[in-house]
Amino acid sequence: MTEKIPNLREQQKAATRDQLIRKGIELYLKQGFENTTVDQIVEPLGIAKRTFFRYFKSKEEVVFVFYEDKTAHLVAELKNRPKDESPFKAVCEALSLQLQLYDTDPKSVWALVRLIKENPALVGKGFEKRLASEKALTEALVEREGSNTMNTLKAQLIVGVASVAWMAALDEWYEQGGKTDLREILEKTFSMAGKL
Amino acid sequence: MTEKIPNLREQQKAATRDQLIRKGIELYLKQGFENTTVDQIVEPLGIAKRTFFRYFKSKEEVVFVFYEDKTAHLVAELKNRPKDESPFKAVCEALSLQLQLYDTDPKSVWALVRLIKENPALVGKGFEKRLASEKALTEALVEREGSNTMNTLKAQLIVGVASVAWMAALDEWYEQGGKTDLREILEKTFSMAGKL
DNA sequence: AATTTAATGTCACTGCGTGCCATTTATACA
DNA sequence: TGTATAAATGGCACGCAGTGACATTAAATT
Repeated sequence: MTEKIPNLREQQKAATRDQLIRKGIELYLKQGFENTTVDQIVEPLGIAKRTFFRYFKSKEEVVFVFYEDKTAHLVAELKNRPKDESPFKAVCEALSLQLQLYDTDPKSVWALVRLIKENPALVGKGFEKRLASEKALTEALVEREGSNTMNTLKAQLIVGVASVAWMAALDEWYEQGGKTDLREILEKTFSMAGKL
Repeated sequence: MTEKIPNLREQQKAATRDQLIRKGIELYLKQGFENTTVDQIVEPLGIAKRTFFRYFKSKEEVVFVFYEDKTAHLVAELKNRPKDESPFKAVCEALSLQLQLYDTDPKSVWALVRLIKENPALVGKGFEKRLASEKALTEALVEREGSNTMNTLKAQLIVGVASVAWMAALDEWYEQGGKTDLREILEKTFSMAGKL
């Protein structure tokens, strides 16, 4: 019998990765990020510490797996927006894709935001990710509009402003305890940012 | 004779601190941030590693001592701007205070920017600092305008946009090799950000 | 000069992250 | 089906960042 499953290996990898993420975030949330060691994550799973670091570049990385390579997705979305849409609007719409996790599981998003906000190390890492995304979006925006009408500086500004609006909205939503509608806040914030 | 200098202690502290900063940045620039250990900074100065960490919370911290608690200064400046100035303008003017180091030593600024850009860990730390500054400025702006006309969300947006403009300008200047006038670029960028 | 107080040094320790090599396990191939 | 190949894992040793605790030294106070 023993079926010939073509991607057994990939499945197993996905599974261990998943285990590590779950246990990691579980412990981070339960006992705090700083108070959690990699050994504590790895030991109950019977996985070697060395293996952990083959899946994640750092202890922080685990927290940002969701956020993770949404970037390519965002860029694709930006390029597919209607051409007559204003650059700012297009970027805002692209950024709205990040609401996906929120739509399926807002409570987790709130918990993650809390976790990040409480740990400077995570804040820093988050910004690194954000910066990478912004850079990619900036390039994509220049390409979309043509380098005649859109230079890098201008594109950087537009993307930056949209990104700031996104963060501000998330912050507002978080402060309200996550009880309100993030989508609504986000739209309001984008619109405010458009007319300063 | 042996003059009674009241603050000998403080002077000595300032001196060691200075030594650590100089040697640290010297090595970071010469051989790279990652390739430099705290021992390498400390050993030629005859200072204990333990002492280094009494002056700086981390290896990264050394790079941001210039940037350092300019925040209080920025807040003060913001509050002292003429009341009839637009909120955005006032924040921009306050942020311009950060040009002080640039005015006296633009080459060092360029080198530091380069150092930071080349090290994700430093990028992250830089953002942490920036975030703290933004938070303080946001509060100050609300206070300045009165919480009737200016809520936190709006203030956060204004400060964020100004901050993004600042970073974009610095980036532009850096990419041009630091040969151009940062002040000029900054003003242009602020003005662009004002009318998106 | 004696005492108090603050800074530094020393040492040991935890924990992250990596290089290296042996071992296991999946896949490809005969 | 058994065997070779390649990929993932485990285990170990190591370097380095950062901290707690305590002894030592040097400056300030009286």
